[in-house]
This record gives sequence, C-alpha cells and structure tokens, in this order.
Amino acid sequence: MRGTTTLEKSGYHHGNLKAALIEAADAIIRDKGIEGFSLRECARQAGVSIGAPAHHFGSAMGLLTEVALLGYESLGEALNAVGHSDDVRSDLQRLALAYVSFALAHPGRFRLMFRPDLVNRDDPRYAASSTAALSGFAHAIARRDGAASDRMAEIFVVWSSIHGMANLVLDGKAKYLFEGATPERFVSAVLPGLLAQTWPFGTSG
Amino acid sequence: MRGTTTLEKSGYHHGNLKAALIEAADAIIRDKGIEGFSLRECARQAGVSIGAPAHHFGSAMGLLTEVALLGYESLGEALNAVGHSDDVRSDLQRLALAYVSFALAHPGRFRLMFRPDLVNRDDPRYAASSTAALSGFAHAIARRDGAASDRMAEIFVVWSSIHGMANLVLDGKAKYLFEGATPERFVSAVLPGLLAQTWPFGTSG
DNA sequence: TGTACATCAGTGAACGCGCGTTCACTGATGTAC
DNA sequence: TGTACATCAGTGAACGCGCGTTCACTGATGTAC
Repeated sequence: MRGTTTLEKSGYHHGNLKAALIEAADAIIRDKGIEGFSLRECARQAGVSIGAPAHHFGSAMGLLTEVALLGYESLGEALNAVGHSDDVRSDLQRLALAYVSFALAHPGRFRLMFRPDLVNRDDPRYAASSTAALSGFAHAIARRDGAASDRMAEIFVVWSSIHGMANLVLDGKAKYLFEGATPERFVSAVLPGLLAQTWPFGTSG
Repeated sequence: MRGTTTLEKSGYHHGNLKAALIEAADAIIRDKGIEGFSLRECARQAGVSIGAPAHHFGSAMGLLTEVALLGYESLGEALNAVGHSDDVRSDLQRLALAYVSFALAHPGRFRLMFRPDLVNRDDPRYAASSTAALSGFAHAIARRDGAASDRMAEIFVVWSSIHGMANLVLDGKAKYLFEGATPERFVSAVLPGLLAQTWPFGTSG
C-alpha cells in the first residue's frame, strides 16, 4: 500500500512482477545500455530473487523481446501522433523529427529494436509490431506527389536517411559536424532547420 | 617455417604477435560479431597463452581500438579508390556504393567503428583516422553544384542516408522491403539501380 | 462459513561457465666488451 | 669469436567476478464442496 506505483510488492507474491521486470529492463538499457542488461540486475531492481524472472520469461531473450515490442509500440505511437496535413513534405519532415526524437529520448529501446540477434524473432508479434510502427511513415511517403515508380526504393532511401541521422547522433559522430551538439540540442536547435533546408530529396528529376 | 603466413610462430617467441592478435580479433568480430570477441579467444586463435595479449595492448579495449583504426583505414582506402570524374552526382553514387559495400563486406569492423564505448577515444589516432576516412566523401559533396549554404548540414544528411542504408541492411530490416535480398544481392542487384533512381537529393529547390 | 486441497508465484542455494587481469617464472634474444 | 648479462616476450596458474539456469522448497492464493 505504501510507496510508488503498481511495482510495489505486497509480500511473498509480487502481484505484478512481469510488468515490473519489463519496466526494470527498459530502465536498465536506458541508463546503462544494452551491455548493462542482465536477468539478475532486473531481478535486483524489481526486488525479487534471481530465479523469479525465469517463471515469467523462460530466458533472458524472452524478457528482451518484450522490451523490443514495447519499443516498437512506443515508436508507432510517436509517429502516429504526428498526423497529416495537406503538405506532404511538411508531414514527412515532422515524421523525421519524431523518429529522431524518439531515438535520442529512448536510446536503449531504439538500439534494441535494431538488434534482432538479441530477441526471439520467431515471436509473431515481433514482425507485426515493427511493421505496424512504420506503416504511418510508409503511408506518408506513398502520399507524396511525384513518387518514384519503385515505391519500395523510395521508402527505403527516405527511411535510411532518417535512421542514419538518428544513429550518427546516438553514436557521437555528429559532433564532428555540429560543434557541441548534445542530443537534446541537436533535436531542438539543429535538426528542424536542417530538415527544412535539405530534406527530403525530390525524385522527379 | 612450415605453414601459413607471418602469423606462424617459430618457438617460444612468436615474432609478430601484435599483428597476429589484431588479425585474430578482426576475424572474430567478422565471424561471430562483437559479442563473440574476448581477449582469451584472440589468444587462442593466435596460438599463445591467455596472458600474452596484455603485454602488447594492456587491456581488451586497447586491442579493440587497434581493430577500429584498421577499420577506418580500410574504409578510407575503399572510398579513395573511387576517384572522381566530371560528374559529381555519379561520383557520389559510387561513393555510396563503396560505403555500403564496405559495411556489408566487413560488418564486424563497421559496427565496431560506430561503437565508441568499446574503444579508447582518448587515443589521438582515433579521431584522426575517422576524420581522414570520410574526407574524400566530404570533398565530393563540397564539389557539388548547387550545394546548400550550410555545407555541414548537407554532408550530414547525405552521409546519414548512406549510413542508414548500410545499417538497415546489416540489421536485417531491408528484407521487409526487398524480398529475399541478402547483403550480397542487395549490393550487386538492388542498390545501384536504387541510387541511380533516387539519390542523392537536390538541395537547390 | 469453513475446510481440504490444488495451483500458482517466488525463494535461495547451487551448478558450471567464460571472462579480464595479475604475477612470479622462464626461455629466447640482443648487446657490450 | 666468445662470454656475461640485461632486456624482452610468452607461460601457466591463480584470483575473483557476474552471469544464466536449474531445482527442491515454501508461502500465498484460489477453488470445490
């Protein structure tokens, strides 16, 4: 009864351990990176014994898979929140800003989402949630005037440019180009102007 | 005297252990990924005792730093080999192809180059070699007609789109868009046409 | 309302593993004279 | 050309660490009657 949230344990039985462990894993990879993740550390943060997680996830990969699904869902929400207007180019720019903002705000989730070696790819929810997350983005590209005949190629190149920006900033490579740009400053001060100036490219020529 | 190459040890003293350990580490991260790397495994592959690497590199990070430097040097060579013509757009497309080809041919090196947490960033050679590797690429962008007023922004966005393509293919995300495209098929059959069609964007508009 | 019992959820100790690093050592090499 | 000695390079055993997973157990919960 005392204390924080649903994470509180009420005695011998936790009551909500599965959700608490997912939340702990999410926090760990946010704060210490994927390298800092371990089942034991999750158990410690949730305040349970080291054997408890196995009852809910079977293995470490099972828990990481849940975090990756959480990541795709939250990215999908962030992209859906952008909505769309009559100006497709503006819509795409706002989608790009949302995508990069998500990556820099949730670096652990974002990196895990692109580490298929760490999750259970046979889980049918995995392909489903990653596809769903990017569907609004793909639709925005499809709505563009003058779309290339090879729509897949255009989706890929536009997605790549957004994805590359996120990765270069996350991995500290943008600082060579934008002096002293922290992730926060990059998203708030550098990226909007950059997108308005140069992005996305036209394919009609 | 018998056997392979310079890696052969001639008795108690190896003769060329430092180079042999770098080569072993490079092979390990190529075959098993960065997760498969350990000092002990490198020592095993080089045929020396587990304590030997410490004499040459001090720590695991020291050895990984050498591999990252090797990676930047080889990427720089691949990009310099492209050369340049009168057609800047064509030059950029060939640079992009070389960049992605490098990433898919040397996935271990490429990933390590963008994992600054694993290397000694205080080593002055690190910033120098990564900057040098991309200088030819930056020059090609600078030579473009109609370059944007903010040259840094343009370098960043063009680089991002190449870098994003490489990462999406490496991480298995391109298969959603290009059915059955292995890395080899992607580079040989998909990417050249894709670049000619849609890349890079113009900034004059 | 109460009791017996099945099921569930978490415990805690133990297992074996591979790891980075240390260190006294020893074999090989090179140099001074 | 030969000898003494310093330096270098690699050995191998040991250290302590954190990890994933297993398993017999026990405390709590829920259900049937």
